[in-house]
Amino acid sequence: MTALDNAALRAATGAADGEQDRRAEIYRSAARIFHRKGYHATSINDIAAAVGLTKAGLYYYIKGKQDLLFAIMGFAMDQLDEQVIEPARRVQDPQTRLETIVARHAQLITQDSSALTILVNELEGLLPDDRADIIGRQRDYVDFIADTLAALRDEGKVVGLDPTVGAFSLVGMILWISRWYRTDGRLDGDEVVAAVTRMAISAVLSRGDYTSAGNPQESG
Amino acid sequence: MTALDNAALRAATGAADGEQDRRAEIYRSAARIFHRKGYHATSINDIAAAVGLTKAGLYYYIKGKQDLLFAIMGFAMDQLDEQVIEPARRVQDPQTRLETIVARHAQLITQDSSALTILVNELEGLLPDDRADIIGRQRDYVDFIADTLAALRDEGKVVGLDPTVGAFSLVGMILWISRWYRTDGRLDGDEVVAAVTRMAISAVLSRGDYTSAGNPQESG
DNA sequence: GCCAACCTACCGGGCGGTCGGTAGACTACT
DNA sequence: AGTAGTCTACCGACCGCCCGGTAGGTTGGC
Repeated sequence: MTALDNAALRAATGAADGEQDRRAEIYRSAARIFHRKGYHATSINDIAAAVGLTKAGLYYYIKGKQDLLFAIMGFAMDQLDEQVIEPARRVQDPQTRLETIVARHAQLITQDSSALTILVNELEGLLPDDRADIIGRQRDYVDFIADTLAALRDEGKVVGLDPTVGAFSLVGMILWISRWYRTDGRLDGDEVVAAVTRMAISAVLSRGDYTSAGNPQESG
Repeated sequence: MTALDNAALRAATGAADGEQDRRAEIYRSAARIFHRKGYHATSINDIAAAVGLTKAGLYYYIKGKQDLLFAIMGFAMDQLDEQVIEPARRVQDPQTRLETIVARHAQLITQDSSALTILVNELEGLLPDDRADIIGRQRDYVDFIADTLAALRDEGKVVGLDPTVGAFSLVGMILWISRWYRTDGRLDGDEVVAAVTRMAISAVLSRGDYTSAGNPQESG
């Protein structure tokens, strides 16, 4: 749950030691509250109160509400790059790569969905330039999945499925986890990740060709 | 695109004829703007301007912003009941029933996603009682899908898939359509509906048992 | 003359954000 | 050792703005 520490580290440009902790706490709290109430319904006062500051005190650490949102989304996107895309890129076999993508993305969400959920739900809260930046990175991600599906099609494992539609559909399935998964629920995170990964692979592979291509979890 | 006319009909309790059109236009516009900008980011003035009224003029037709939101969500839920759940309930065969659910729900979204998307994205904008109402109806829907998956499991067509996880995952896949489908895109609505339905069925059915159980579109 | 269908003008309040301060830790110089 | 200066980490008070909502008209068709 120290997921946003890096975001604060990136955001602070050459500040003292203790400041890092405080700033990280602010970003984490903001992400949690944005996630729960939504960006527009969250006031700067809400965030300030959550970290035990006044509004004016909070502004010592942040530039503004929109920068806060953009920083959180940027961090979430970095997380996706580092924990999902980069590891998957190193996997050659398309099916194993797809399993890696789905499992790792799902795993991120079951671990801490705040930033990743804000990333997809609060795009309209950003300034146009920032939004273009984030949307571009999201499109790259979908393209990456679509390319993987196209590779599976070239192998004959996927038949008659539009790679783009397939990619979007898988992403939707994964993102939706954050809406129904509860840490204290009937299934634990690993079980949910496994179930969703199995469904995702089954959704795209054509009948009669499926054999598990290994456990993509082992590389994390 | 006259999808919200009924909402206005339900909302207006014994008013004159012409008022219906105006009220319907207001609900439709509000749904469109809520969908585009989000509930909290939309002001009453935005809606008033969109229908060519001042804010005070708008209040002649509506009770308040939150009632507007609840009415739109209630309409969306009614739509789901009438266009998806009820038709599917009349289908006996579980697999055909599942196909009916997915195809009809997807179809609703490709036709006009405003109300249905607001329904899932703006829950926190409601008053507690209203929210409880909507959430209850949504849970009923997921349970209905889960029951259908359980029936498929009893037939041996689904193996090793938790019905609840399966239901949520399918719902996520369907709802996400509203985020990427464009009316003027490469694929038309029917193609998208068909592709997603195929993926959904493929996602839940166990290998080697799938045969298309008919075209669920023909009953609508 | 009446009523549906609006409008102008306004209200209290909360918003994001800023300003001028200041307590206290730390440093520098005598 | 004492003290003046400096900087970090805040706070109280305030700003202008816009919000949802309302009071009290006005107008045009019946």
